[in-house]
Amino acid sequence: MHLVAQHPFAYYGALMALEHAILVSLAEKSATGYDLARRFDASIGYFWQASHQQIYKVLGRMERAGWVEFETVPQDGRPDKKVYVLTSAGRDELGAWTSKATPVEYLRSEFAVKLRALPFGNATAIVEDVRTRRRVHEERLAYYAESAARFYPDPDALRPDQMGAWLVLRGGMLAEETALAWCDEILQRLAPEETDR
Amino acid sequence: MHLVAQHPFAYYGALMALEHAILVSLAEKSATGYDLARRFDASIGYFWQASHQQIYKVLGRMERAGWVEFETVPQDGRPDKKVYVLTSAGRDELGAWTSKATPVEYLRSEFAVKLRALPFGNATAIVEDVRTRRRVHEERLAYYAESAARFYPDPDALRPDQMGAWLVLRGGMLAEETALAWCDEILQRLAPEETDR
DNA sequence: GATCTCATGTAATCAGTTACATGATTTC
DNA sequence: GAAATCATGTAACTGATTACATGAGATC
Repeated sequence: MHLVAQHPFAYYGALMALEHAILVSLAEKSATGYDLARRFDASIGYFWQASHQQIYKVLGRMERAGWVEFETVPQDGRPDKKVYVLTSAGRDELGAWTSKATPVEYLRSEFAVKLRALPFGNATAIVEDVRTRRRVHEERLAYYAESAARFYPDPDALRPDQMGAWLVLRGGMLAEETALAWCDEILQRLAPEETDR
Repeated sequence: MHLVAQHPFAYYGALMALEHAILVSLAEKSATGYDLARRFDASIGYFWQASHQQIYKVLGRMERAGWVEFETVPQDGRPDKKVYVLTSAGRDELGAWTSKATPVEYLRSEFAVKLRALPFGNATAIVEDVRTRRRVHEERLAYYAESAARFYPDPDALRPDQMGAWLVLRGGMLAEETALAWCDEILQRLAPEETDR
């Protein structure tokens, strides 16, 4: 199953965080740009996405800043790998970053804009859109719940190094539950006759 | 109180939506770029922000596309106003946009990245950050609840044209409640001794 | 024969931010 | 006298997207 985590609320505001996402990922395990791109397709990528193009660009910048180093690993039949490793300067930067408060990001939701367009637009299409979104959030929630059950069967007995990832997963589950609840509220107001599903 | 709505989850992905946010805003009421910027500081701005610079840029683009027109209103002692009005092409575009599904946006949370950095960073600072964020979400929730009580005292007797705005406000409240709940879960795991507040 | 995986990038474009610019009127 | 409000923008920059490029090996 190839799911990408999403949410009814878009925000942005805190830019420049890709560097730090990569630092975290490399702190967990050294990797090539290609590896990172795949990790950003899953795990970390549920809450932070990046294309391989962007990752290569940022890795170059980080290397020039001295946060990472790479070792070229020749391969046969395929292009050489560049395996990136955190430097101590990179580890320092991670420490400094976690010591500063993260600004609470701006909420941004295109869907919310669309809801406000209700009196001026195609109401039936909007209701249909809500139903579609509801299904997507349902799937995602199921996927997160499954991951949680598989990787963290006993949340009260987590190893300290698993705590962060668990809490992130919990955040994703809470967000999806909320998104679902919101869809239900909307449907109840806009299409009350069909209280199905 | 000058609050800007925010959320622990940043997303983005669906770009180019500022045009549609402006279309909705102008459909509600004709306005100058300056007016729009102020509206984006409040109401719609709780869920969609834009600077005046960006708004002027986009208004120019929309005017060239024929979605809006403006009338220059001279004033004394201040610069002339350009009052923008939706054209029928603009109204068509709004209709077309609401007829298409909005892609479910990507979740993006810098704070989630920071949680994953727990084993490699300053854990006490991260806990302090969570407490700060908790307070922010608490304030916002209170602010939304107050707005809801003032503008929509009886949610079961809404006029049809108020429905969209009400549902958006509800989304904001749900999001803030969830953000709060997440902060509490995090604090319970990372600083269980102080189950204060 | 087509598509997928591995592995690296460059180039063009775009939405949005930050900084800069102007100038009268009103409020503290 | 300083700051805020009204009202419009331009310029430089940046994070990120989309499109383009290459090339071998493995799977369908």
